[in-house]
Amino acid sequence: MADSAVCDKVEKALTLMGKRWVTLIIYQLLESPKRFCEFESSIGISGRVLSERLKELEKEGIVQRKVYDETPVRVEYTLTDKGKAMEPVIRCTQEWAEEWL
Amino acid sequence: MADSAVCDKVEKALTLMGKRWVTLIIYQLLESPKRFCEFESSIGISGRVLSERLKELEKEGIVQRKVYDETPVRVEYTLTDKGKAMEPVIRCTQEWAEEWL
DNA sequence: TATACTTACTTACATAAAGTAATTAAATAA
DNA sequence: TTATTTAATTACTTTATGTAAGTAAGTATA
Repeated sequence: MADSAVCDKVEKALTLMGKRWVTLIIYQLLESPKRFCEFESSIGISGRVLSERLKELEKEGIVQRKVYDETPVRVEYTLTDKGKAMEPVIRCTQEWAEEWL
Repeated sequence: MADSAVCDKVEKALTLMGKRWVTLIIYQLLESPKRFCEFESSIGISGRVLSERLKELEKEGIVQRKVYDETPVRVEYTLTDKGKAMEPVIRCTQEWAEEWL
């Protein structure tokens, strides 16, 4: 594989994670599955953008959406294997933060 | 130190790295020092925002600006120790990208 | 039957961030 | 005196995000 292709992948990943709220959403999901309203209160993201981001992350295969047919309806978001594989990235960031901030 | 303080640091770090172009700028600087115009051509960032980001990163102590009094003037940007300490975050992202993208 | 309640969105509109392209400043060289 | 080069900065446009109200589905309550 050519270097440029490797770069393309890294750049795609860095661009994806560089989207506002993305790493914070994943960070929340590493702890446990979360409901829509839980993100709103815990990270302060607006419902409009949260809805947009969760759809993007679902499309990328990073997040999975599960609907529970209760009353009222409950929707939970979890990480896929691809999403869980991002844990080292978040942990490295955590270590950096604890040492340098 | 309380958990919430730990969380504050991670969240600050994730928010910082979640700003558009930030990780791509650091990724470029891990390879070698870069000039203003080199970022513009290599990652496609606009001059207006590049100028803004470099100032923010300088203020955060992640990037250092060096002026060389040549003709025409040459300005180089390098990573500080704090900036270099982000390398594991970028490498983890790189590994994830190579496995999952 | 009708009204209210709850969650998970969606929509219309306002504000903030980013892109574009022209301009400025400084130091020369032609 | 005019042109060249780099590193910005500025005015203006487009895109992204925030805000707050509204919708849909499925009950429970009056």
